[in-house]
Amino acid sequence: MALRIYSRQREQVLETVKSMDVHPSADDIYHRVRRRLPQISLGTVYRNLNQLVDTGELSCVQDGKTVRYDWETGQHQHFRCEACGALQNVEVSNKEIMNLLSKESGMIINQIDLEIKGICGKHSEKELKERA
Amino acid sequence: MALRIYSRQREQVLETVKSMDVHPSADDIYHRVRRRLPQISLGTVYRNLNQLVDTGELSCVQDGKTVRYDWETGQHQHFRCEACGALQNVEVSNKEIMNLLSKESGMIINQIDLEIKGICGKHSEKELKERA
DNA sequence: AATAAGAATAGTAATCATTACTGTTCTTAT
DNA sequence: ATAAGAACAGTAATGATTACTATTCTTATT
Repeated sequence: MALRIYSRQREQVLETVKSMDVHPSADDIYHRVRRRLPQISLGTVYRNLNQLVDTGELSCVQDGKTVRYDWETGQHQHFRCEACGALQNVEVSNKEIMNLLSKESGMIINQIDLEIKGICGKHSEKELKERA
Repeated sequence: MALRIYSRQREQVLETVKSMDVHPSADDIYHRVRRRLPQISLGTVYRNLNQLVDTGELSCVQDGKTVRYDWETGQHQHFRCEACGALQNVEVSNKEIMNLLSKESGMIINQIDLEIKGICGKHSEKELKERA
């Protein structure tokens, strides 16, 4: 709403997310930023994260009841490994997904959120043996 | 874990969800069940919902920070209308979605959660005019 | 450089969905 | 009829997030 002005806190929040590849939660980011700005408050982290998502500088994913953040803002979807818990990005074309939908007439699609759950390559060997 | 025994509360929770087509939240279900069992507690509703999902008698979807329940347990995905807020089921074949993925070797896919956001047919006329 | 409007902050309290706990009541196999 | 323990009601606790408030920063203007 109001015109945005500079703040060291927002800069650090953004830089921190950009330096992490693990889809950090607000709390993860808070603890990381505190190394540089020990007096920052959790509310400030949340306010800035929300703002950065609103302006498209960051993206986010719902993960259970917590939200995780991602510097990758292009079209992508997520894979969650149920063995190691990691959330990783996967590329899937939204157009191709749209083609699979039997759309009602007039339906407008704005966003596609896909989460695939399974076991990633690194952790699947045991699983595969058990199933064999 | 423990062997499950009958309870009127669980029966009503299940019946209530089966009678609703709106993907109710635990709280929605609680208020509805209270008409029949005025003394039921919210904790009981949650405990039974979790149990019914575990045994596959119900399914559930994360909707923002709340969980919504669904008597439809077969393979389906969700469409959320951003105009009316309704969450509706859509059929998409998991196999076809899997085919779109560029899988790493050894990756095992157990579950596919797809949420499409947009405007449903009933509410899209205004939108379409605005875009024209 | 001084200043003033209001954006952003730190710190704390409040909210919301959900789970945990506890003493009591039901269910069911014997 | 009874006893083991599953389920319950009611309440307290938790975790993620937002709201509130008095203070500090940023920035455009003098």
